[in-house]
Amino acid sequence: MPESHHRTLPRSFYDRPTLDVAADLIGKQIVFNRSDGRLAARIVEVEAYVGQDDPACHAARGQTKRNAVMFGRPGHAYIYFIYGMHHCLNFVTEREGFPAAVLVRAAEPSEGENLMRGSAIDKFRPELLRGPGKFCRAFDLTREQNGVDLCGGCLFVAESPLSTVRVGRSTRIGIRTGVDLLWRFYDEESPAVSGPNRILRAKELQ
DNA sequence: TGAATGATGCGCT
DNA sequence: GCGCATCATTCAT
Repeated sequence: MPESHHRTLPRSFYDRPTLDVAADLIGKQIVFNRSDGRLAARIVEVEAYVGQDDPACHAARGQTKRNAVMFGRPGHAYIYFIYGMHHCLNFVTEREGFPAAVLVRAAEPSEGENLMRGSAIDKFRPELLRGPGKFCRAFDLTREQNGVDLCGGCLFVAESPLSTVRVGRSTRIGIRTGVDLLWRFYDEESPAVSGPNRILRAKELQ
């Protein structure tokens, strides 16, 4: 894949309203340069968590040791451990002091699939990176990467080659508060999307 | 020091 | 649709 596809997006991309960042992330490449090779995937589903007025945001009840990264500068990775077995990757957005982030929920493998945990080389599996926990597991992202800079390090987001994307919106998944907000964004054409849209498409195809 | 809980995924029904 | 694995974090004693 050409070098241009791996040009790191600047911090100014993240230093904007979180809903704008979330929508713009659909179709972009997430790249992780590891010592054993490069992993890349096309982001197809994200959710926005915006500030202390968003009841579903981890920062809703103030700053703690866990969510401190969200209060810092934009363009950093916020990775937390949940349900005793899963990690979730977020991109910190907006100005320093305003806690907000975008959760990466699903992606399509585009490079280094053979290095992704749980992958099979011989067949395309849209479920490999479907779901925030599965994505982190496949990329082997853990709290070791919590707080890393997305602008200049080995983990970053880059433009995709052809990025005409139909972006759909829906309510967020797996939360009990803030359920009415349409803060989930996804690629309407992607088979790798999780949740309601995947179910809807399955019905359409019948 | 302890109990509740969760931005999930999987298998079973 | 439901139960559950499994544990860091948080908040209440």
